[in-house]
Amino acid sequence: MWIEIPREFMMTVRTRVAPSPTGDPHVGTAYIALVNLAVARQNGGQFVLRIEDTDQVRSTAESEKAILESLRWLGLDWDEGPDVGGDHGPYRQSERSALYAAHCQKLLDTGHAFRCFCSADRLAELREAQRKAKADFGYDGRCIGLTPDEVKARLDKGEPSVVRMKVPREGRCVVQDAVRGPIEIEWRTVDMQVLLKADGLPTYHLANVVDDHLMGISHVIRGEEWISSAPKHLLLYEYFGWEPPQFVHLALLRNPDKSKLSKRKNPTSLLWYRRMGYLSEALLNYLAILTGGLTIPDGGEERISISETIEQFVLNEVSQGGPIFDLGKLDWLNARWIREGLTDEAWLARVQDWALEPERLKAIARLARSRTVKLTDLVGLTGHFFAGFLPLDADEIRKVASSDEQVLQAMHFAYEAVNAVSPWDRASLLSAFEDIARFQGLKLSKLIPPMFLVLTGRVTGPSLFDVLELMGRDIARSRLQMAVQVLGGVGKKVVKRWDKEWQTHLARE
RNA sequence: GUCCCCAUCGUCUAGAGGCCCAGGACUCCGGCUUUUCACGCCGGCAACAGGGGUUCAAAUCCCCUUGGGGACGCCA
Repeated sequence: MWIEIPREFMMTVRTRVAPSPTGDPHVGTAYIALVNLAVARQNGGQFVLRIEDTDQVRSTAESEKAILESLRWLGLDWDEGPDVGGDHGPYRQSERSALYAAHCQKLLDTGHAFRCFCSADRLAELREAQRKAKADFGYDGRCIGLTPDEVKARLDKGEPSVVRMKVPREGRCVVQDAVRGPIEIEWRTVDMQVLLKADGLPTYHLANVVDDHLMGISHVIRGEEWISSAPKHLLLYEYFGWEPPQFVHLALLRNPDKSKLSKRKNPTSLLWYRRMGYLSEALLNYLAILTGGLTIPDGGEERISISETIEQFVLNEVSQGGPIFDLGKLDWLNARWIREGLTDEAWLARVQDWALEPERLKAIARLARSRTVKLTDLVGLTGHFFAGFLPLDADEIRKVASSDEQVLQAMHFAYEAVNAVSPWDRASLLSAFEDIARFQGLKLSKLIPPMFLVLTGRVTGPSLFDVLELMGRDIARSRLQMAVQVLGGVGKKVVKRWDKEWQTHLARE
């Protein structure tokens, strides 16, 4: 007799987190990783880390390194990944290009995809026209009817092209979300997505589906921003003749104003949380609470370790409304972990790790040495390296600036610069601040005093740029943001005007 | 604009038709404890977005409205 065995008991549970190394390690990545890790572990499966670096322009090795280190700091250890290897490697998409090209060719051969020669300009115009006509957005299918001979001729001429997937124009797609249930989306609202870019590298959509299949991923647990492209992914599985994985879309973490978590409104970088002195246990604990997958009884303990989280987490219970990331509650949890979650020895070790990290301490001591008369001077000279937010007084800041408007504008542009500077080093920082001084028609030496004050809490000290390099982007960003706020803040209109002035300044140079 | 997701205190949530004039936690406010502060303990404020159904009975099920969010890239 034949007994049907439910699919989930037949196959190994394999989950993954697939960050893109294009910036600071994001707290949202940790959130998604945590859920994936919990699901894999509680089912005796594997958790995979894959680097999605198909965007050659924006991906950096620096970012990848920071992401790996941050996730490891949190204790979100993966079974397979670019640094630990595994049977389904390589785990960096930039090293898998041939695989995607071959799969894309299959789609071309079976008529599920087509070459498209439309220029970026034409597509921009098309979008503009569609916007004006209030029509659905999307590719209009111009190249879909090209004959094989035409395609070959244009390819031979060396015309740049991309590969797009064919998408039905009618009917509807049903995305089965394992916790939300079925989501129906009409095919006509789904764009004929580019699969292979002009540089020969795949887009997220292709790479993601090919990798998830080849890596045996059973559950794709990702952010809800992917719901609208899920039909494309489902269609690709169908085109390839593959069984799709279980999909789960998690609600996005929010700013206090309910928009998607962003660094301008709430700290998002894991490096910030670490530097600010949050314990990895507390941050992970808080993220676990935010998933909604832990049901804590009335008056029950909320301080929960990662192993308890893995044990108690229930995927079906995750909340579907996006939770606001509340630093206040994180603080409370962090304090409790510090007070109650560590032995005296462990606490000492944490303090040492955080404050006495040898390389950093060496650099700080070196920086302060020439201004140190007695060792006791070190506290005043370098204390800000161990502080979070500094107490700022608007009048004190204005005292060392040339005018109220000037100093506020300087803080604003310094904030922007600190966000953009790459690489984060003395030279780039210096040149960014020189730009601001030139823009304001000020000598750098006039710009620096208020900057120094808001960034270090003092008016004098070692070179601002040495200090900044060591301080790191995250703390600098927070302090500048605070400075702007303390000085009264800037409205959107003013920002717009300033940006315009900045642009004309650039053009003049 | 179009499509999709979501909706209980300010915030995170409990609640799977009667146990709910809605419980817990963070925050805030009182009080107690205390050589200060913090911790701790005790207490308090505070929510079912609105309107229609279904039902003997709805925070819970259905529909509409409203509100919030996301997506609409040769970014992920």
